[in-house]
Amino acid sequence: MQAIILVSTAYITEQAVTVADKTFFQLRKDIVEGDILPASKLSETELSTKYAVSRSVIREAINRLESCHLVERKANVGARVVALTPEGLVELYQVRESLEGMAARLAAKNMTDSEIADLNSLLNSHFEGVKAEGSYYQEAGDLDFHYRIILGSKNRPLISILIDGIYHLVRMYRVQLGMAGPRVSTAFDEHKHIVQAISNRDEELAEILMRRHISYSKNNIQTKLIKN
Amino acid sequence: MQAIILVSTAYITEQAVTVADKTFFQLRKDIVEGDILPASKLSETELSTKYAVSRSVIREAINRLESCHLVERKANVGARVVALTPEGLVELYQVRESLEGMAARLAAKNMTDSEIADLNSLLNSHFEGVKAEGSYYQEAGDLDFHYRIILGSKNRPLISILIDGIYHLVRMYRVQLGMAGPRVSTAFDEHKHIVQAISNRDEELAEILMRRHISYSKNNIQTKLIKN
DNA sequence: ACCTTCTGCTTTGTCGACAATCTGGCGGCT
DNA sequence: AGCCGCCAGATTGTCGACAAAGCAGAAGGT
Repeated sequence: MQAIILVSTAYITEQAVTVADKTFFQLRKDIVEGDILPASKLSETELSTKYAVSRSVIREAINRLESCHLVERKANVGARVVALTPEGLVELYQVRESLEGMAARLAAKNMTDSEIADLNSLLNSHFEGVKAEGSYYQEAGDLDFHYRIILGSKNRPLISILIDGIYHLVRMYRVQLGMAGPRVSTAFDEHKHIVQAISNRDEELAEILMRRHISYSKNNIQTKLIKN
Repeated sequence: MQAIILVSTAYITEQAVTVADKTFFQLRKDIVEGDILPASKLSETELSTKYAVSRSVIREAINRLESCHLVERKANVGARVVALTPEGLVELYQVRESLEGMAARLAAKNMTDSEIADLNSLLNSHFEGVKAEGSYYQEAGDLDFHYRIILGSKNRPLISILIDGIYHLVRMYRVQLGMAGPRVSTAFDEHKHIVQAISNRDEELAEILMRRHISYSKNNIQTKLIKN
């Protein structure tokens, strides 16, 4: 199988079949990318006119957003976009460290050789990007990398928790804090070493390196938040 | 604060304010406890007559069950209770091992002295139960123990993943496989050592012991499943 | 002047009806 | 005979209307 290199994360096909699906994806996008401000109220009637759908599908979308922890809802009162706290972000990264470390370990065990080859190709294309544009390596590339390793774990509960639950939250936090694309070259090196460990089927090292990689990110965010 | 000892897990008050809440809790209970069989179809109209509520609230309840991974839904087709596979259970226990290990570590760090005192009291009451009834220590006590440590981690994303997401699934698996209350005395000893580590604020040991504790459970389940 | 209570309005929760889609079986065609 | 397409039945998806709960402001009492 020829390696398919994609920079965007669009190949993770969450296909929307119903109107509620589409509305959910749209709303999630608008929240994650900051078009709907954090801590703002989500009025059902308002949104139903805005997105031109009935209140039922808005309600369903909001319920799903609540399951992702992107909004909080109080009965008989309404839903608000989650507010961003530094403590919350640290807590989230603690969980990420544990789970993605595990994902890396399992990926080293369970990924097929061709999947690993694809991962290497992805990394090479990132390298080309870094070399060419200098400050490439924003969001998409980083996320693609983590995505693949998570999927490579082949552990469905783990994949679900990380992709459905944590991932979009992290993305929202990044956008809100304007943390897109720091630590460019160091992060790239870290990725390289992780992939190498996975290629060598060194489960223990893969986990350690991934944990460290995320821990660095966490520290980076913490110092940046303290500065503000 | 005097230690309050409860054997049931009912003190985790998920209070249902709306009809949809009550229906969700009821449905979840019926699924987890096996009154609704695994892999059976959840017909919206049928359930709406059975529980005497409208289809809307059934739909909402099913959506929430899907978020807990207790049911799987296909668009335009319907929802089914998740089917039980040994592999799925092992995957779930892998995640539990990682997350509850982390919870134990954080609990050793973040629980207050009085919370730890309560935990010790709980353990003593369990000991009394084991001594008195011999084969006490089913479900409730074990789960109370894990609950407290999870909550003691004080990490909200972690608590949410374990309590809302994984816990009920594990319970369902246990019921379906008839795994209630094996490993009585050994598990009790393991609990004792975990609490001791937490009391000593030994984060690393608490994590190791908790991971081992869950790993034992996993192995126990695996051998039992292979025998069948 | 301040607090309490009532009232009216807005928003969410629940419901039943209608529209769209899938399932399964029958009939026809190759 | 086997396969494909079509039709009927049932189920899910979507909608707008009604009911119930919360919130803000005005009115009245202390």
